[in-house]
Amino acid sequence: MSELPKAYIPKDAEEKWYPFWEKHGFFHAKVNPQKKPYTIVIPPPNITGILTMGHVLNNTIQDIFIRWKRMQGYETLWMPGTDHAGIATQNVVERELLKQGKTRHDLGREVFLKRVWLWKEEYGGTIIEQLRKLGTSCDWQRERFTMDEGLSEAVQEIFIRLYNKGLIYRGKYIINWCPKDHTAISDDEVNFAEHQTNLWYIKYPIKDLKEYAVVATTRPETMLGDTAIAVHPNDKRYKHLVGRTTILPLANREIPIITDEYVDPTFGTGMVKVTPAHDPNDYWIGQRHNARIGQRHQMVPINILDESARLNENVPQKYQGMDHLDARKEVVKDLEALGLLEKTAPYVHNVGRCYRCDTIIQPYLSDQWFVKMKPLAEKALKVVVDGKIKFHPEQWVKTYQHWMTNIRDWCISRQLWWGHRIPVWYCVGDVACKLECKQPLVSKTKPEKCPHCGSANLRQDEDVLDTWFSSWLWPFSTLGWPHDNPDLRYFYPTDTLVTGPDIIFFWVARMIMAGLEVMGEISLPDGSPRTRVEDIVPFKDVYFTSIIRDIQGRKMSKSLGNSPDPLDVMRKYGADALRFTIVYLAPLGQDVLYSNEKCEIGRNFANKIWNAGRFLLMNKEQLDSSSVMLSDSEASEKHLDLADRWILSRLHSTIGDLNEALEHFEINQATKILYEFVWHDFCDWYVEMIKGRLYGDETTEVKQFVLGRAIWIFDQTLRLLHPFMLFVTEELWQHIEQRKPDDSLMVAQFPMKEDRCIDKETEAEMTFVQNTINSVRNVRGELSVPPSKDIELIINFSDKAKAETIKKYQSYFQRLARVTKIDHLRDGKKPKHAASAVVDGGEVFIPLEGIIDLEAERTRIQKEITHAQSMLESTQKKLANESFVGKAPKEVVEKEREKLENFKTILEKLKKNLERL
RNA sequence: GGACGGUUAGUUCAGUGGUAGAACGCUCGCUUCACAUGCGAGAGGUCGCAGGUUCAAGUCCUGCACCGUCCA
Repeated sequence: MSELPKAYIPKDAEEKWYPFWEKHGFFHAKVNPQKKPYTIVIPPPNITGILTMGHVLNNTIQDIFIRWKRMQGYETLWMPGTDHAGIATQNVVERELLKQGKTRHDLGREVFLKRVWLWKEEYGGTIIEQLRKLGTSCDWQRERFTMDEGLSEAVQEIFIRLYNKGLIYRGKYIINWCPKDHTAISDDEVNFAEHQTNLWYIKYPIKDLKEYAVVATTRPETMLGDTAIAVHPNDKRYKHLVGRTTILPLANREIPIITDEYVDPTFGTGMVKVTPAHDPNDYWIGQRHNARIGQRHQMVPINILDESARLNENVPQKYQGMDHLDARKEVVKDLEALGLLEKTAPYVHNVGRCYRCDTIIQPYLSDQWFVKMKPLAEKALKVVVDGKIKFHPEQWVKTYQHWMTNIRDWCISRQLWWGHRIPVWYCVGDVACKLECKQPLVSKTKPEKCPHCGSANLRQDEDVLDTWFSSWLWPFSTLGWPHDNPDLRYFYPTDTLVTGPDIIFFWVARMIMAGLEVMGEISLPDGSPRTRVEDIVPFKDVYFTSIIRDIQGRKMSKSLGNSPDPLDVMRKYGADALRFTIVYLAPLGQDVLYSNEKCEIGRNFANKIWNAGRFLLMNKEQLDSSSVMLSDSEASEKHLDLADRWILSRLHSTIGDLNEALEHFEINQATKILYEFVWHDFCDWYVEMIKGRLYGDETTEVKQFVLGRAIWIFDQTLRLLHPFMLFVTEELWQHIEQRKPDDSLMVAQFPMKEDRCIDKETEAEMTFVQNTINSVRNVRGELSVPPSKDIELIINFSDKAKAETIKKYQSYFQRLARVTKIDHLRDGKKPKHAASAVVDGGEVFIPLEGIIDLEAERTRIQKEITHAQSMLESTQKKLANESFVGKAPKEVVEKEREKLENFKTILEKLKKNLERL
């Protein structure tokens, strides 16, 4: 027993218990009609990812919920898995190829995809391995991947269903196009950098007027694709021009002057050119224009560039074939010659470049697939507004609401190879093609022939689907959907989703839409139909985690080098320490300012728990009590002392508070409740107080009993701590008592609050004892009484019960304040050369003949007088206020009167004690 | 520009209209028989600014300033 090292060594426990738990199948969940299910699906990390502090926080929170519910007797499933991360993964493999001087085109689609799969098998599990180090109790037997066969089928199924319902369509969309790589790239692959250029002011002649519309632009060549000029609807300067027509110079086309809210009246002239095919904002202006009722002319975007950013056949012949930058110079020159260039002003603006080849990215209009969001969003908004799904913190409901009411259709196609290929075929056609052959053929497998012309010459859509198009199915595709099965019926809907607020739209909102769309048709476990919305939504609660920043409040980023490696941190401080610290630092809805040194909080706490256990074990050995574990009733009924009754009361309050905090998703609060109870109640007071009985004159039997109860309390405490500090608690739990070989703390029962143990009288009595001891300690500290010096007390309480309490618990004073003797004050004769303290209506004298520093004691009392005086005055002032006495509730006034009396007594005593010195 | 947060001790944060709290840090004293990753004591706050409601405002309302996040 005493072989426990003096300090906790995390590594030993971590390496021992994780395999133990897994071997015993404690992580695995099975359909169990006797139990209620509790389910969490992991936000699947990217296979290219490595563990970050964000993952640590997120997964620790999930593990806390899962372990807590598991110990409470739920059938808990934590579904793990990874995400194929289309762009990121494809890039990683392409970069590898590039080292050999190859591109994916050199390999061809099929060979390239084999390469990616090989890469996935080799490296795709890294982050999962890292998660295990954190102690996560996921059901690894069920681990899924978004490109698994089953999940791929789910993707095809939903695509086909939505297409057949008219909710998926093909249309135009502005994407980021790299003219060198000939591919679309996502927004986060575009590097923006400031660039010195010009703002050219171009004059557009207005038809039938001798006026010009002047617009400022950084890309003059795009004027050849202009389809309108826009002003802000409230801009009075241009009111008279709205509805007029201008002649587009060089191209000599007529384009209208329209209004749009987007236009910033303070930028340039307040008039902007609209080029829908080459600017995302302009594209939306065009869309809004077309959507407005009563528009005589629909605005059709004009594409003026080819795939290599050269001007195409839609511009005057002279510019055709020119690179866009050459065309820019030419256009400017020509405008100048025509007198249509008003001025040129230097200007700094952001230019987007390809992250890979640094080519300037072109906003480019192309054919893409979309999901029509409005019908889906309406339902998904309602379930959140109605509280069928609750957000924590609640404030995110507003953000959600805002987005869901202003939602745009979702572009789901990506010009990549790695991903779920779009299940659509086109008839390439033979001679006999009909008009209908242009319609896409939507099918899970390749159709044999075109249903219209009979041609077998079919070509699959080249694009793949957005990665989110598979992850929005995650809560049910991982359970086997679209196939009905017992797991899906039992574990769906999941209970809690833990994720970052940054993906509330990408992921959370879409999962809600998808769940509502398809899960109504799956029966409940008893076979009855799933009719209640609560049973159809993918989860009941969404916990939005904090963002982890560095100590200066900056976001963690690779380039700043300020993101610590959690594995290093775990090696240095331990997994428990990291988990506890990060949760302790992360209040709901607030960013976390993290630095490695802060893990000392968790490390020290783990060490404190460790040493409390060590203390108990050392005593157990001393008392030669091989098994002293008490029954629950023995522990709470026999040989009860004040400290025992108090710690039992505190334990049960703590159980209640902890459960309540977790039920309300206040995890951070939960860590504080545990820290307070373990450190301050259990260690600082309870353990110190039982030492008197353990080392005193009690019989061995009683001593064993006292220790047995302490161990019982500690056992309960370890259970409370376990979801947070899994390794250190299991290690200690296995030590403090002989356990069966397959028994584990992680499946022990979570303590339940028993109101009969909560004893307010005992807590009040204890508080009085603590206050009195604190007062004595304060005197000792302030007057520099050496810690080793024994002292005596002379007490004076008008309340006899209080005086009795102090006498009764003399041993506590002995141990906690080195008080060897306690006497009542006789004949009202206060001792000379004594320090004094006023506490709870009485006073305590400490004779310090010879060593008392009178000056220090006067200063100390004077300080207390000042404080009491100011309290007294503010109370007096209140009571002198007629409107307070008249209008405030009676209880408040009464309380104030009591306070006044109390302060008067204290002040009086303090003053007399000061005089006496 | 719009939406949503935040502003309380040196720092990070709790705080439910009625005597401003915690953790860490800091200062002083302790190698006391679990723990110096510890024990005991102490110092430190006109609660961002200006109004308002109220007997009473850190707390409720309005405006402003500054910081942050998301959207454009």
